[in-house]
Amino acid sequence: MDKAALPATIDKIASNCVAVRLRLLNRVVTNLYDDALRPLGLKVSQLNILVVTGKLGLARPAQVCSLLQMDVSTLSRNVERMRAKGWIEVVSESDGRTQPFRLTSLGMRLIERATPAWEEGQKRATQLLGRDGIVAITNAAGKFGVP
Amino acid sequence: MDKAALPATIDKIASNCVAVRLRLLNRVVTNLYDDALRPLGLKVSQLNILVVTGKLGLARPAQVCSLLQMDVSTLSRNVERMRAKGWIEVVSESDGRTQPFRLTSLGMRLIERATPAWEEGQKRATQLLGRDGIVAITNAAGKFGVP
DNA sequence: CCCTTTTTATTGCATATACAATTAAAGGCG
DNA sequence: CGCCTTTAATTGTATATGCAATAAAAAGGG
Repeated sequence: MDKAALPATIDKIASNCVAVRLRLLNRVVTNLYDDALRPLGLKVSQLNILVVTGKLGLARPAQVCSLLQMDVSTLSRNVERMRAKGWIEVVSESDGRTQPFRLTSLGMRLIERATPAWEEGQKRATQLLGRDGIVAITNAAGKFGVP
Repeated sequence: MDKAALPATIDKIASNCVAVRLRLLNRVVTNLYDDALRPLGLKVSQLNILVVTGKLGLARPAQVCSLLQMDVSTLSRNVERMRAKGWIEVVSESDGRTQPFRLTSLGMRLIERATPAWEEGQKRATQLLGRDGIVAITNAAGKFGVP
């Protein structure tokens, strides 16, 4: 590439990069929810997993990771943290390879207590992204099976 | 809250949460770019900072963090890693509080070499989000000064 | 000029994230 | 049954992220 072309290349990336924008919004929106959830000692990343777990009843790690498009090693550590806090419990199953888990009573109550804070974060995120933004990300996430 | 209301609460969050969807897309899209950039030993998070640095010429940490809506401590560590790799260099200035930095020749060449991989990630991210998705996230990110 | 406040960055700590390597169990096949 | 492959999860390592506490320099106000 010509030396003089670097500023043009930089402009092209800076002006168009989807990752820059999506990652920026991810930081901002994550902080909106985390700020609201902070008094509960809960982060939105964890609330997401708790909700999926509650939805499944008995959750297998590989299944949760498929739903959330998350690496299994990421979930593994998160499950351990939430298990240590008593929000979920690991259950034995016939297939010894899986370590399925489910919500504890404490975990269920936490979701209930967290709902107002979630509403607050949800309200601010909706204002930020607008109706069109919500529709767009819902459509895109829908390609991965998120309803 | 009524005990029987928990499933309804879980459904409400699972079916509507902006954070679940945006964070999922962030993981997927980040991986698209990171996969393409991997042969260069570069991550999209770092390419973002390199491009902003190139755009600014001489970049002050607080300024970069304002542009990217990123905590200064996050940037601090990232700058150190990229400085160690020789992609950026820290410059002295009259105001001893700031540690401004700029691209090195190596950093400039890296951006040039990374452009095809960025194009590949950009193409896949665009396919995933669609025209409406790109417009929506561009509009939302525009609220933070991203052009 | 000194003292206080503000600005700016770094460091300690915790969580989130993913790739590579490993471990462990189940399935399939002879 | 024993071997090989496949599947599932964890562990080692590295980067990304942000809050709280700290350090250091500049700005401002007497």
